[in-house]
Amino acid sequence: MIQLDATFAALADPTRRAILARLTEGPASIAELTKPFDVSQQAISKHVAVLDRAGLVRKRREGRISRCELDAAPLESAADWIAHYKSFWAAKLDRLETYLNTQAENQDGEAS
Amino acid sequence: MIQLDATFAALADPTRRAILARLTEGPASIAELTKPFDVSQQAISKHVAVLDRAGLVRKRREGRISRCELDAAPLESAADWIAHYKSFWAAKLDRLETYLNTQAENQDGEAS
DNA sequence: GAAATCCACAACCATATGGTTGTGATGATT
DNA sequence: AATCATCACAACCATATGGTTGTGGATTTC
Repeated sequence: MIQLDATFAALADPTRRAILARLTEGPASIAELTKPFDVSQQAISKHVAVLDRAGLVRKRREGRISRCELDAAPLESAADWIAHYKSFWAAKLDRLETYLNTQAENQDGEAS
Repeated sequence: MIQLDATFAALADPTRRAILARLTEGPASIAELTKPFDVSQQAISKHVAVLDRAGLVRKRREGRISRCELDAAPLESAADWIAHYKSFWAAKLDRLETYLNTQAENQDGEAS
């Protein structure tokens, strides 16, 4: 799905993840979002545009400032997708356990 | 975190997600992974290399073939990161509900 | 009205990405 | 020994990405 592409791609950048983290504390302007970083306002503006296109941020012009607000909804599909694989990192531990048990049984008076 | 960067970046490509989906059915060679797609073997080899670098696939040379196996472990950190935002898409619904309730109260005996 | 603030458009640059083709190494098959 | 199958390295191409600077349009603010 194209939506997942955009979501994961948006999350792949640490600056963008930091922007999202900041927005969990409430809406912010581009200028406010720029402050913590050592990059230009334009760079942050581009990052926010990426997040906006991915649907993770809603940007609204209020007079001279751009009010950026978090919208975590697209993360739900991403989480759903990842959740499908949950059993596989659990299963890995299961297999390890089974293997160890097998080893224990095999060594119970018998060599393999 | 660099690990998250690699994980999310790896997941941002639909071909790579399809490869991971295929690997949930068990290990596969590069040739097997290539079959379903309309791209070259080299392209898939590159994709698998990306997944390997991200730690999502373990590739092992067995004679002439490369045995590729899923390792879903890095997805756990990704899921954890996303989970932090879970409350924010719930909160959004809460706010909507609150808003609707407020509207209902205001419109108590008044039409809109 | 003038000045300052906030923002995004455009052009540019370096590098990364996803794909191709060509090719050669290495392992299996006959 | 010869051939086939499997894979990855290299070079290349087009496009995307993340950053910069320059600039100009709006909107406050003085």
